[in-house]
Amino acid sequence: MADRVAVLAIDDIVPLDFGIATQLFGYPEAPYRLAVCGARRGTVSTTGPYHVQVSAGLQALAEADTVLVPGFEPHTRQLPRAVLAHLRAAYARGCRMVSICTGAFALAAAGVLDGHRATTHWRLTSELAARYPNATVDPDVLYVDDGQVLTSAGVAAGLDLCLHLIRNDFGAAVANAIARQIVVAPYRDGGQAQYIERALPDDRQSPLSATRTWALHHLDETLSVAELAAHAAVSERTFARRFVAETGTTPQRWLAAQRLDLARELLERSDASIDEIADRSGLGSADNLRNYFRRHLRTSPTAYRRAFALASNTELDVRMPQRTASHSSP
DNA sequence: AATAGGAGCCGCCAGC
DNA sequence: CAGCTGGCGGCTCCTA
Repeated sequence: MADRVAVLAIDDIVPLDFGIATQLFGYPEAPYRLAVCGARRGTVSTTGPYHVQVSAGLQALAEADTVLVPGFEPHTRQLPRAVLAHLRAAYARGCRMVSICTGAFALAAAGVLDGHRATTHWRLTSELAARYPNATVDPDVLYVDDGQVLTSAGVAAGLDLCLHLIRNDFGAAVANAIARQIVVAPYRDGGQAQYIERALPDDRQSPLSATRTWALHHLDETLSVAELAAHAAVSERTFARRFVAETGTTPQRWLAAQRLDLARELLERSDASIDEIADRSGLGSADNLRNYFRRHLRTSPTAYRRAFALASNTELDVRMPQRTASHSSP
């Protein structure tokens, strides 16, 4: 478990990126050991009207299992040699490297993105690709999980990536509980293409949101695009087109993601058999469920349950994050 | 593990 | 004319 997280606060850090990282890794239900560090101890400026104080220097990067770089401005500027060297060293050590928004440019400058798939804020994806041709930039996703290197798109997509990390480290139930606590959708499996032309779609106003909600309550049934379109009272073609526009993903892929998530929660929270979970999540057969787990999570349902099973009857009620604990505290 | 049938997806186009 | 709709054909992917 890569639970020692070091958040690197580069000067003129984007407050929201920084806040997302430090808040999401501060919940006791997902007990990371969080450290916040800067190029040096002391004051780090933000792009907002205030500063942050960091008690750790770059050494914290050498003690981390996960290094997270929030966005900073301007993203074009040269970063201190020592910062790049420490990022490079952490990467070479096998450390998990994570960025939010323009933080990807710091990872790229350190050579960490070479040979990896990555993303960044939609306005800067082509620039990232041009400046770092050895990275494969995907402009259409909220985040990219390329194993050791994970990058997220603009600002709020950092929420999605952090929840993704929590989901992988502590399970779907914990991640979903934290998502509920901070009042965001637990799982947006979408590209960022949808956000280029317009602001964040308000789910309550999206024409198809009622159909999605309905589908979520009927995941155990076979749901064809024809049925979904009928529920939304439009043709299949129009339904498919609007669905992609609203969610950034296709109906069938969206359904598969929701079903997988439900199966994960059932594995964690119940002792139902694999067959029963396959049935209740709408993934059909145990065979199919195993296929999904192998393909998307690189593990088996039983191994997943063993790793994440909650103590029986545990009621997850996530509270406010604890004070930041440094690596060195007991 | 390989395969076949079917559903899903998407580009294209015509119509409103 | 622009913009949305929805039917069609063919390619792709999933599942049994």
